[in-house]
Amino acid sequence: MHKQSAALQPHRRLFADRRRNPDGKRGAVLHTAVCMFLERSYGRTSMNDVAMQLNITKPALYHYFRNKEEILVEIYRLGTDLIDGMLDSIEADEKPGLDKVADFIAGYIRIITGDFGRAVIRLDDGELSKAGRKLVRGRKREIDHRVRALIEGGIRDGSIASCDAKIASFILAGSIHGMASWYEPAGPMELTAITAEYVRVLTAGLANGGVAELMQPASLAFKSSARIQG
Amino acid sequence: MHKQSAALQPHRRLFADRRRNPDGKRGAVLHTAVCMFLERSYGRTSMNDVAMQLNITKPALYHYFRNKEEILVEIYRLGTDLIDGMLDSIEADEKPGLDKVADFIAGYIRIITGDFGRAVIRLDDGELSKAGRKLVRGRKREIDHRVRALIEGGIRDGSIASCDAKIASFILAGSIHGMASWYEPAGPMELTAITAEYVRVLTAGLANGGVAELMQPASLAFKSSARIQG
Amino acid sequence: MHKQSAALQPHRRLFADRRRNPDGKRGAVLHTAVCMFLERSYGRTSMNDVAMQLNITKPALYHYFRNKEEILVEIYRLGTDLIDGMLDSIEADEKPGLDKVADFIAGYIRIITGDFGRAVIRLDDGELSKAGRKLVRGRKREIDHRVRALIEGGIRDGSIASCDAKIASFILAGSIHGMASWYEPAGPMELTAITAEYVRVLTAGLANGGVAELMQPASLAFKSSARIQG
Amino acid sequence: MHKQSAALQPHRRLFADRRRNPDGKRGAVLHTAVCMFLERSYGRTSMNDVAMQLNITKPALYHYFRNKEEILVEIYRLGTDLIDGMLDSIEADEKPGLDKVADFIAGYIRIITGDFGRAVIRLDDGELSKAGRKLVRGRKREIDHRVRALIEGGIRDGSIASCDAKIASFILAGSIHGMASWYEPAGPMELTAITAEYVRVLTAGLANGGVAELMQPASLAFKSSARIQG
DNA sequence: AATGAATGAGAGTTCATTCAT
DNA sequence: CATGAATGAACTCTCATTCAT
Repeated sequence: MHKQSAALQPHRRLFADRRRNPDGKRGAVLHTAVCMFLERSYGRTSMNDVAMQLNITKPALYHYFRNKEEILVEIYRLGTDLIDGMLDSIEADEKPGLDKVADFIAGYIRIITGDFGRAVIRLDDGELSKAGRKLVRGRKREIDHRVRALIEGGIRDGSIASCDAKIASFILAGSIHGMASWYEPAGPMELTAITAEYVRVLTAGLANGGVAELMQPASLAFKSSARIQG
Repeated sequence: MHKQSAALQPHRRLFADRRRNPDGKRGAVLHTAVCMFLERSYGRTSMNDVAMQLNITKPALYHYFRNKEEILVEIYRLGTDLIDGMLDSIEADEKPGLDKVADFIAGYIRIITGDFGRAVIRLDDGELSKAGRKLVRGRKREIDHRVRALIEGGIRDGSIASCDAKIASFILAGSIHGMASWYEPAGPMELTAITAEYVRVLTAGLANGGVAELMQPASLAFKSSARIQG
Repeated sequence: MHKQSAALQPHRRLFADRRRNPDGKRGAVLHTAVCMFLERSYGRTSMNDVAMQLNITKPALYHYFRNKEEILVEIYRLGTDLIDGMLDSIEADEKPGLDKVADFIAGYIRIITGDFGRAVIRLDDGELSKAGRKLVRGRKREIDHRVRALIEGGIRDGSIASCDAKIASFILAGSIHGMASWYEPAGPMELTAITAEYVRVLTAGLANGGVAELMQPASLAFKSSARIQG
Repeated sequence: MHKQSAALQPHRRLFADRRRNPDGKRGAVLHTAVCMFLERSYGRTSMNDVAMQLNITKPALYHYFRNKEEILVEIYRLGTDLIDGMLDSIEADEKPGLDKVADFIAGYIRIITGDFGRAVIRLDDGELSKAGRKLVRGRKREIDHRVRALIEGGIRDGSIASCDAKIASFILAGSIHGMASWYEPAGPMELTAITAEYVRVLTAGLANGGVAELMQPASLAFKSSARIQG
């Protein structure tokens, strides 16, 4: 019904062979599912849709996953694992906080422009059961705290200007999350160029000793916005 | 079954009095619907749910809206109208581009923390039919272009550092869109304080003559991130 | 697919009319369902089967009942209500315990040879959810206790020989429950004759000291039960 | 997932050793199946459940039985064989009919409190195909006729009061069938005491002219049944 | 002899939508 | 106008059974 990217074709062939390769097949289901969930959303993708894409029947999916939710939870798990791994390696580095933030921006963009990373951002965890939602939101919150800690470290070591770390981390993460919606590999701009631009603007916004301190454009801006609001 | 915010109660009264003007009733449906869609998502909110919340019957909804999609489209229309109006007034101002951007940040936050504004960001336009999707995405794209134009103006008048306006507008909008997900009026931080912080960080990131030019942390950061990527 | 007794035909006509008669239709669903559950068992009767029998579609059933289980629970409720009512009137009488037992035998047979009474005995309450099972089994246990109390009363007033009231009530109830399986109105023997035989044998088994032939408790009991039946 | 009686454990060991005779394995399947069918009903016990309980795979079951129904039919066969055997030995005795009835009561209780005997009573033969149902119901009817003949013999030899033998046999069998539902070995009352009570009440109900207390048919009957049990 | 994999058929349930009143 | 009733289509999930190995 819907045409799918050619990247999913290999999965069909995997299932054509009845020989055992359970892990491979499980992975094929996951990858097919995450692509379809991203394209059509979880709720509008039926198990039948996923099965048909893989050239198998619906009940065959239940060999690899207990139910539809388990597929979604597994996708979230893989995606958050990627992010956790990146944060692990950044935290292990010995660097000024601002540099770590720059590394985070680049690493986060790299992950979020991939299928499983994008899923963590774009898929609606409200579709999950209470238990699944708790699990997934816990992992998201943990990531958020680690990003905040990165910024707090930078404030302590002086590389980042004093600010509300919570808000700053929301700005940082939020602006990158946006990419999950608009970025396309086939787009006109190289990913490295995009990343460089993100790093430049966002580190400039956080860095210590910049215009923020000199010009105080914030209060200025906020006064003018007050006129709009009133 | 689902607890609803107290804000929804007045609408029940509106429908209790059948003599009221239909516009009021239509509006009541829209406001009830947008709240429920935000809480539970469009797909998981049935027409029955909306009707029950309003204390009317399901077919009564079909007096005011041809179908479920029309409700969603109308919500998008109201939300994007708010944003358009704000951009109109900003564009009418005679100010440096950076100040306009600051005004936009404040105005956008104000709208997006309201029900209809948040709906534009949070609701999934993939639920719409092809026609509805085209309409809504067109308006979103238009907004995006106007934000980009704001930044380009700032670059031209020298208040904003030379940068890729498209990327910058994505950073700007994306970071604010995040608020649609996490902001709660009952939260610990005043909206004005949050807004000030957003304005400060984001204008600092864009302003001309700041750290970006002095420290070049971007290239530095990006080199180190390259190690991670490899 | 299966031919159904002609008694169910009126229900079809009830639904043919779209005019309101919700209680009548709910009752029609219940009666149709109980007949089919008895014939084919609950588990092998699909909602579709019930709907088709009533000449409506499956989802229409969900106007009257939240789910399949609610139908079954309601059937149990109606059946146990009948039994409770009979026990109420027997307990209100002023009679020797043995006569009350005789009345119970007659009353229980009358109920259990009807559709809803038979359902209480024959349908498998293991099909119910935990909550439903608890409810139904509670009512069954209560009935059992009341029968036991009847026998204990007879032992106290001397009309029934000293015995284990629990076992005696199981024998009493169990022997009558059997009828739910084999009795057919179209059978060769009159229900009154069957009842008389049950009363005679079972009261003889319980009676204190006397010879069945001398005391004639059966006929005596049956006369009094006739009053209840009428 | 479901807790199973400890009695099922040995079967797992049987399958662990693949060298055992197939009869043993077949028997293990049957015993496991009958226990599960009694606990959860035939319809709610899947072949997977049975296989998992035995620690084998589903297709392995199809080595020993053509299909699920064959398991059920075999269970019925084993159960009815037990009853037939008991009736054989009672019919071979030279005794007054009432004593034979007493022996039957004791023997029937003994069988029906075992797994396969209980299955004959409790499992729903409506789950069987037409052919299987015909077979099983034939054997049940045959048993019924033999019980009826026992009573008719007692009427002829004067030990049982004149009555409708068909009804009397239903009362007899029905009251004992009830035990299949409520009896638990771990219950508060000894099986021998329960049996004695059943024999006393039921023979008193059937006995000719005598007073239960004078003739003591219960103790007499129970002594003779002891021979069968041992 | 025995397994992992796969399937066709069908279950209960939900929902947007439309009649008839 | 507004309602109760009804429907067709869809969805998730289960199960007995059978391949291919």
